[in-house]
Amino acid sequence: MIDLKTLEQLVIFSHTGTLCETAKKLHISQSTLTRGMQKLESEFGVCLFIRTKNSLSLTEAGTLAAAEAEVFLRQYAGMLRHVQDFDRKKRTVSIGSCAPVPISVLVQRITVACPDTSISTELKKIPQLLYGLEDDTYQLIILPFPPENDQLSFQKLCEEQLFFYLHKNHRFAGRKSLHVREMNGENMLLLRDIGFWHDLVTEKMPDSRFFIQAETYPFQELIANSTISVFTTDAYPDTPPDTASPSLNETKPEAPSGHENSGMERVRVPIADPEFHVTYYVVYKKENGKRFHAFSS
Amino acid sequence: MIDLKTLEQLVIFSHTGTLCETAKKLHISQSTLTRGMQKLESEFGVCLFIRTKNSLSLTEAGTLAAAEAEVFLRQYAGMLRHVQDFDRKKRTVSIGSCAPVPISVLVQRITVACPDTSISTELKKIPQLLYGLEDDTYQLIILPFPPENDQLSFQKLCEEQLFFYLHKNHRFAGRKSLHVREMNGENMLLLRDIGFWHDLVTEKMPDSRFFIQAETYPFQELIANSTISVFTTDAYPDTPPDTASPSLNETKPEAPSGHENSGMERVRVPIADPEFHVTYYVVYKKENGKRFHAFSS
DNA sequence: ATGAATTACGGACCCCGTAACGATA
DNA sequence: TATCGTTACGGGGTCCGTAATTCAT
Repeated sequence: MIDLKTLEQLVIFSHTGTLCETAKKLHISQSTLTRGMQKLESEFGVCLFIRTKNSLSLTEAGTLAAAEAEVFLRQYAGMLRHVQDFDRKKRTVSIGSCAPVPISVLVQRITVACPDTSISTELKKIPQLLYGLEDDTYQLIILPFPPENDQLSFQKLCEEQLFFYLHKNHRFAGRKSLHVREMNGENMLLLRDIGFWHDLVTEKMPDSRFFIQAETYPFQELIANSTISVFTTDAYPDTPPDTASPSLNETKPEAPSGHENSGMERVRVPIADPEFHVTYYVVYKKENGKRFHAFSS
Repeated sequence: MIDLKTLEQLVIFSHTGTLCETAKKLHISQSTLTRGMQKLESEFGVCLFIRTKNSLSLTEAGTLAAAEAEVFLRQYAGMLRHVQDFDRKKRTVSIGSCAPVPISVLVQRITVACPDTSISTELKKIPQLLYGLEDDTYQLIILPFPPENDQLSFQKLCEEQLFFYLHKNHRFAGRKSLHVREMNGENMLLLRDIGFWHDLVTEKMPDSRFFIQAETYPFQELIANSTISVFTTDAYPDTPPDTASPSLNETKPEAPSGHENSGMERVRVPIADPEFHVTYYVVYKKENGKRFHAFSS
């Protein structure tokens, strides 16, 4: 059995032409190369070199052997890469979601079920999610409704209720619930990356203007220091964090961690319309069912 | 760098399923396999096995690795074979000839010029020789005339003069030379494998009957013990071997070594027609000139 | 209790680098 | 004389087999 490193030496030699230069390039001694090439010849059973007293060069067979060795070493690297890529692909899961909140829930579940899994997530509109699932851009997608396609499996993930988060002096602050049409026309502050909620609220409140805020921190500051109305969700605790699930803060410490800093200057008023209470579903191809049903249970 | 034998062990293991059986099949200890598979895992950087306390099996990545290793080992064998085949092809030369005599001459020349060359020879008709040279069935062919195709190189090899070999009581035994037409109609004994001579004599002596003899020994016996006319050539000595080129007997001891055993019961009469004095040419593709011109000088 | 995998230990072998040598330009 | 390739020698590392251990059927 030929040692792969000896083949590599042959390849380098075929490029340099002398053992000395090869030795320098490979940081080994010349004698190692001499012996290696001798061994190579004996293992091929073919005369690969023409030797004069102080020079060494390749025969035609040797040139062929060097060329073959070069592609062989590439095949070796390919084999390694294939296996490694396969392993990495097996251990990573790409998730596409229609909203940020259920991402946290799913990531947490996957993390406890398969701690060595690496996860990548994206927020996309629902049609893109379905396309992405189809072409394996995503292995899992999160939809606010169960899919109709019977090639897909799905599991209920969690629910989310949207609230108006109103200043205590707001005219609706005392209400037990509100319909969106009642707030239509009122300007509101809105976080940018909220997925399908964005489309929903702009559709249901066509006369309102929405001030889009990309960053979480200034968004929180505006809530604390203004009376402008915003949305919030039951996923964000209204009360201090000790009464809420602490794990959410662990897995996504940079996420909006609730509005408790407002010092109770605001109240949450549930939105009565049924579209604002959604149930999220994890959706995946049936062929991957064996791999993913553990994540969703 | 992964050792090829370790990959082989992986392949065998993927077929047997246990280290024990693999060890038996490879005539090595189980501990060697344990260590080998551990090393393999570390070199792939991928978890290839699922281990319980007393069993070992492949993960999906491991199964893939075993499959890839199998094709990789085949590529290794292919590389070896390619180089060896190339070398063997470089060192063997196929010769096609129109007649047996010049084969001896050429083989002898090649043997002294390149002692490690292996040679295969065939007698074929001239059109087949040209086809065979074209499609590389032959690297060298021997023709009784120089080729016209200017894609071909050629070198004069040797000459051959054909004789009638007549019993001393034959009516032409005293002649200094003969034309073939003078012998036309007379029955003759003929060796089978004499190449283009066969076609030539049957064409020039259309009224003769030729008794074909395949074997050399009975042919010699018939010459010694009958008065039937035969052909001979200046390549076969008419006199005892010490006056003739001894090398012919060295290189082709099984060939007809002359008719000297006849005890001078016969005489050689040269055939006067120019077609019966031929000059042989070694012919080869110009692209192989560098390789073959040494043989023909 | 048998068989499987892993680990510890000891020895053989291999492989490498240094150095000396031969030869060439 | 400087450079290149080969060979001799010594040390270190690696690899293997034996044997002991643990666990499961």
